[in-house]
Amino acid sequence: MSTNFINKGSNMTLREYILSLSQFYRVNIRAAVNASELGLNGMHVRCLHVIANTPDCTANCIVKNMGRDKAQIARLVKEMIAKGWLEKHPSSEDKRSQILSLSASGRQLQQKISLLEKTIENTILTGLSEQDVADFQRIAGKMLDNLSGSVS
Amino acid sequence: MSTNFINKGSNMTLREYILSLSQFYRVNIRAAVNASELGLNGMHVRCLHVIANTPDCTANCIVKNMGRDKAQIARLVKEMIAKGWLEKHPSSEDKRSQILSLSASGRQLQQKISLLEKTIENTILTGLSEQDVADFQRIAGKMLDNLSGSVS
DNA sequence: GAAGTTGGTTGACATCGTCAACCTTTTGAA
DNA sequence: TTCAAAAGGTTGACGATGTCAACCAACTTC
Repeated sequence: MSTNFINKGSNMTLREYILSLSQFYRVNIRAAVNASELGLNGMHVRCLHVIANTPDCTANCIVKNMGRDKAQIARLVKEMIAKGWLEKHPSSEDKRSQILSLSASGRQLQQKISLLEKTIENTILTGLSEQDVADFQRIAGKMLDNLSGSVS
Repeated sequence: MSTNFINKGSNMTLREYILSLSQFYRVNIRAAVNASELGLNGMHVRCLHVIANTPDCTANCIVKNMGRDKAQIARLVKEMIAKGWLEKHPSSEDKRSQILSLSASGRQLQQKISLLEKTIENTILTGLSEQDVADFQRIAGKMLDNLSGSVS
């Protein structure tokens, strides 16, 4: 236990790096999004991401991607449609499903979010070389493979 | 936007690596803790960590470390004291504060958690060299410094 | 010494998450 | 081909979690 006692800089555990990095990232993006007064919360942002990046996106795609309960996603999607950010169209593949896409205003939102994220990414990358970034991605990718049981 | 379209392996964005890694970590540790039937939720685990690693730990230390509301922490601490995991003693520095520490059963819990975390860490590290790990820590540390405004 | 700030407690309520029930559609086994 | 099981999505109900406010005692600052 005493080896974890000193919580400063280079004696942080791997766990702490992983969790701190994401926490700080989230704190920064939340502050940026709130400061932009876009009226978005974290779930909105994540959902916009999934839909923007998933061809023929259904509610079930979002459920799987975000690892969330289908009830929650149904409500989220319903809210975002009501706000005019999303549109839905019948799926030709499956009558139970609707294909979700970003509306024009949803796309504008997504672009604003991307700019904010790019700003934070630039902050994160300050002082790091391209090799550092490539190494980080390679190592983090391996870690992810390991954590997801190499099924990724 | 289309450069973020392909979400497979080496074309993931930095954001995605950071958030995915922590999400998978959390999914894994939650499953392990639940499987161990310790009766702990995520906040319990985090609180045990903070107290185990903070000399003369007060509620306020936990608030600052976890970035949470003092009302929430007060309730959490009260609950954990009621469960017998924590003990409190008057602070000699400040009569408003109590010094929190792990009880014997709290320490047992913390040790069980550490074992689970070590198991997951070993999973994460499979196939990575010591140099990889050192690089990851160096790079992640730099990223954290960048994100926390170099005040860390 | 007085005013302002801080540590902690509790009330009240908002927000978020989960489970269940349900209906329609699809899938796959017999 | 038929039908039971599974799946996609919706909504009800309620539990879990988080936030803001009010308050009091203790501490700090001027």
